[in-house]
Amino acid sequence: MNNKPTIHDIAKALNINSSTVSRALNDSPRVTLKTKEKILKKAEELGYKRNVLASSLRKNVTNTLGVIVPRISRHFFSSAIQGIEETAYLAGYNVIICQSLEQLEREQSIVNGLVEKRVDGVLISISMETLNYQHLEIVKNSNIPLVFFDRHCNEAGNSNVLIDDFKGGFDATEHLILQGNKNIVHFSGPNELEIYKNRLAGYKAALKKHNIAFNPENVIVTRLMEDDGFKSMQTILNLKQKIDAVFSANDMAAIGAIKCIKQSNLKIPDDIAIVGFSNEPISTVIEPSLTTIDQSGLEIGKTAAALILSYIENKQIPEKGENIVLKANLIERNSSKRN
Amino acid sequence: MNNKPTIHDIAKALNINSSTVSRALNDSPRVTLKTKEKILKKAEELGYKRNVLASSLRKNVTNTLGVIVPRISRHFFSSAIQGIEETAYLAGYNVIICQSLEQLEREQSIVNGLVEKRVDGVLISISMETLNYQHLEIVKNSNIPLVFFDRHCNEAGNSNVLIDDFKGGFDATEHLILQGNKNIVHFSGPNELEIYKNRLAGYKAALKKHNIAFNPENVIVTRLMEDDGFKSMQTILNLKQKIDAVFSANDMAAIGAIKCIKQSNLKIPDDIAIVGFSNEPISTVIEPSLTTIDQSGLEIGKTAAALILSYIENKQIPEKGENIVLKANLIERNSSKRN
DNA sequence: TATTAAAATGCAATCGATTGTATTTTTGCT
DNA sequence: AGCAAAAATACAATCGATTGCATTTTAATA
Repeated sequence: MNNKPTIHDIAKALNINSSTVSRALNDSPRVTLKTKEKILKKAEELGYKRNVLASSLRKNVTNTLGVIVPRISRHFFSSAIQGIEETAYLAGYNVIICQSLEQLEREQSIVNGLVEKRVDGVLISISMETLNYQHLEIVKNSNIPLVFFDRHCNEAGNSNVLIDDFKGGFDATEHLILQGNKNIVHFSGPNELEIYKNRLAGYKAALKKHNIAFNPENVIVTRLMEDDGFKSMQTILNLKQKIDAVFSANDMAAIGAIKCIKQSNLKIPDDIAIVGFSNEPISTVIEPSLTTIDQSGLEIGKTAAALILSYIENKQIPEKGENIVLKANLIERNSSKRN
Repeated sequence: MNNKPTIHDIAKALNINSSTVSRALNDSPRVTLKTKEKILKKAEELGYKRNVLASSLRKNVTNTLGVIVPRISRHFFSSAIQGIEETAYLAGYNVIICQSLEQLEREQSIVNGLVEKRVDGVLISISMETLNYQHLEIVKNSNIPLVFFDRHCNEAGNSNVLIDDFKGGFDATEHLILQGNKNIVHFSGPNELEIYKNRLAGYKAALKKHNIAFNPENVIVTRLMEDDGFKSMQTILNLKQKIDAVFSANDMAAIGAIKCIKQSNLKIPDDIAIVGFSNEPISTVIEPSLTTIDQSGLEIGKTAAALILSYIENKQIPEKGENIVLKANLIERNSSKRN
């Protein structure tokens, strides 16, 4: 009763060989149309469903991509996953989604599981704890294409799909400067992560261009949760030294900061201007609406999936790795515009 | 080079039989500790990774759940997926995520693919186009446990994990009534979907309890995107008849309505009060903050995963189906509170 | 040191589909 | 009709791990 029919059942019922059934179901030119029809009819009749496990085992191909993200429900990542899934679906691939929850240990175990499942490719956005990349070696050693998106690592030879974090950081900061701000604080994330390094570098470059001295004390490193933004802002407000703007390396922390500022009855952007990073949907809704850097998860996801699919289909992983850098555009909204 | 080592390679290297290797790797009591250690060492040395395909084929178990949602990036669904993944991970299962994009045809093809992949269970939140459930028969016929979450269907015998939509609709509406509103419009979704039917039923019941006549014209059916809410509100504002509140069956449409109202220079909640449904994170950020019904995707996801895992582990699908109804609590915020 | 029970390991079939090669059938031509 | 060439189908090995049963080895007892 639980036993699903196999090609052998179809073959037996029609008194032919299972290899012919297999070929018919795969629409091979080696089988007559008449026989194909007979087989298809019988397959339908028996409620036959191909056993993809057996097929994958034999063909050594699973038509499955493994995707590892820190946390599925984060809007940026769920958008990226959506993009990956859409692209994969159109190419006939499934995606196995796993979340590291920012824990290296989980990431390691997940990577292992995906290799054991023989996925055809792995797309990863690394956790905040991922400071060495040894656990990813096994993917490469297994000849499984590996593509980083957004949160990548600084090793040579990897393929990455990123947005232009440096330019994003630069534009955000320069925008604040052009609005007349001079003392700009930067909320940064764990500085082992390339994306935060690059956003910070952009921030510094913009200051330099406009002859503003870089003050290390103006960089506050946290995990950039909403709460972190709130607390960082509290700290700042308690300082004697006055600041006039914040460039936050993500939107959540920026929103925390906005909430804190509003609570203190200060005006945004008049007292403190804010720019975020990511253009999360929430940034259009908060008041004042948040100036931010647009970073389309959907786009990154689609691009990353297309890239890894090209490696898979060509059965060739480029030796040197490729970098695809998507544009990061400033979106000016009310949290930073002075009149 | 690409050829990964198998248990046979380990066996050959140690001059023992592959069955012993298999047993050792599965920590069977039938193998001596000494032999196990020898095997484990060699496995490590060769970089052996179990081929889960072969294992699954033989054992007829994949340790994989299929999950079908309309759209991954919708906050409610990504939270649900996060919950499913967390619970599945702890039980040693992977999840394959697929999105129907609200299209029946995709849903059908996805279901088929998951059966072919021999997933151990299917969790689904159906698309808005899903009016008949024939394509789900094959899951049941294959003896694969099937659990609906949130967007379920009204067939008997199914297992569902839901929140109490009726009570949610009732509480939302009664709350508006108790705030003094009499002419309350309801934004509803496609009325083939049970969740919207039930929210509507709750709305009606609350009106009845408070002796307010139900006016069919006060129910506006759309797909409840933000844009739909905006347009519905425009239509309403153009009517001669005045309304004083809206209960929207989701938050997105409520937010669209709020944006429209603000644009018309009317006051919320003084001129029009609004209540949404879902408690999306955005609802705390919009101004005024949105009164809504809390519906934790994370909770639903965890519960649904736990339910289906219990079916899988017990190798028994209950004949009659189970309904797990999670509480739906009203969260009062500023969009509805009159002073 | 036999003898036997118990423990450890080996053998071989199996899961279901695929595929290179061999065999049979059909077709076309004279 | 007879024969070669082409087309269709059959055979059997294979992918890698699992597992019931058989065999060998070890340990225990007399």
